[in-house]
Amino acid sequence: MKLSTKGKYGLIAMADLAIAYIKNPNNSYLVLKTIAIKRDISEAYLERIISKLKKANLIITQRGSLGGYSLAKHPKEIKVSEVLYELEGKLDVGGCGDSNDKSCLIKSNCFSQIVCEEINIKIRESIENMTIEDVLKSYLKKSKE
Amino acid sequence: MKLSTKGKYGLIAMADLAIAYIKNPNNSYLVLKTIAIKRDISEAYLERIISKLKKANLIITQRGSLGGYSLAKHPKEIKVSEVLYELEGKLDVGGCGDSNDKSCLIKSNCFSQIVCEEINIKIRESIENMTIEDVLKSYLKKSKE
DNA sequence: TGGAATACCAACTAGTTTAGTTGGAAAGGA
DNA sequence: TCCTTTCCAACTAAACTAGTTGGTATTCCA
Repeated sequence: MKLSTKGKYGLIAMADLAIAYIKNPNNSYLVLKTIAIKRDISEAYLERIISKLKKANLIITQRGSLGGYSLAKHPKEIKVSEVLYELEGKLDVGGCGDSNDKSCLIKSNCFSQIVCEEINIKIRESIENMTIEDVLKSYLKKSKE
Repeated sequence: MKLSTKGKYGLIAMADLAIAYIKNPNNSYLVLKTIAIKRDISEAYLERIISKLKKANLIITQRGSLGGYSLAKHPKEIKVSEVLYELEGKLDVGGCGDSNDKSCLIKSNCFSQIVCEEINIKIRESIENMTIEDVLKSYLKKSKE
């Protein structure tokens, strides 16, 4: 039930990209290595994570020297749920109603399903109403303290 | 991030035990095999799951023939969080503050930590305010429809 | 008192997922 | 042409999941 490193590293990378974006929206390309070293994350692994976010059109890239990664839009236009969905899949506790869940034969009315639905609603509530900008503000505020 | 079968089967077993308990609080022992067959769950696996709930004092048992499992207290006194905690561990998305999380060196102020905390609060909110009786009521209501 | 029924328990296992690593190809600037 | 960067696919060790196997300990009942 834990958030995997994929989701975690993805969020951290988005934060660094968001800081660069706000500083200079027109030219905010960051080199992967910079983020990887700063955050002590395996560069190769982070690259695989960030490429997923590119496919989801949350990030744009430039190749070659002077290349790098940048947010595709303003941090306030990127929901945390979008980032996590791409990296973790649907962020919920699942449930018997899932089409790919063959483990439960009860389907239509399962006790655990009722519990799952309740939890899933709460999770969705929180991450769909949270943008990268929102989290960044808390983050920067905390950093100052 | 999905609820594993452990948590799911555990909740389902608790539901069956709760139904028996409400019917006759004094003698509500259910044989494991009955639940396993009814819910189409491996008996041996379910036994391992249910034994964890016994250790957590949510269930009492009687050995020998005429033996079985019963809730240790009224369903309204058992929180969903207690059941899931025993089977899934702390039900949250984790976070860098976790003492057993060595993957994040940032610790004190991590971007992803802020997101995790927000989600964790919501999850806790839902399962700590939900008793087995509450869920059972929804379950039985749905069954009638 | 012996057997059937039940709970209890630990060791094993196949398959999946996680968290990466390795090794290179393609693109672009100097 | 060389260096820097993104891009991409195949591989891997370790952990976790979802069980299975094979037994032991209790208790009831005929």
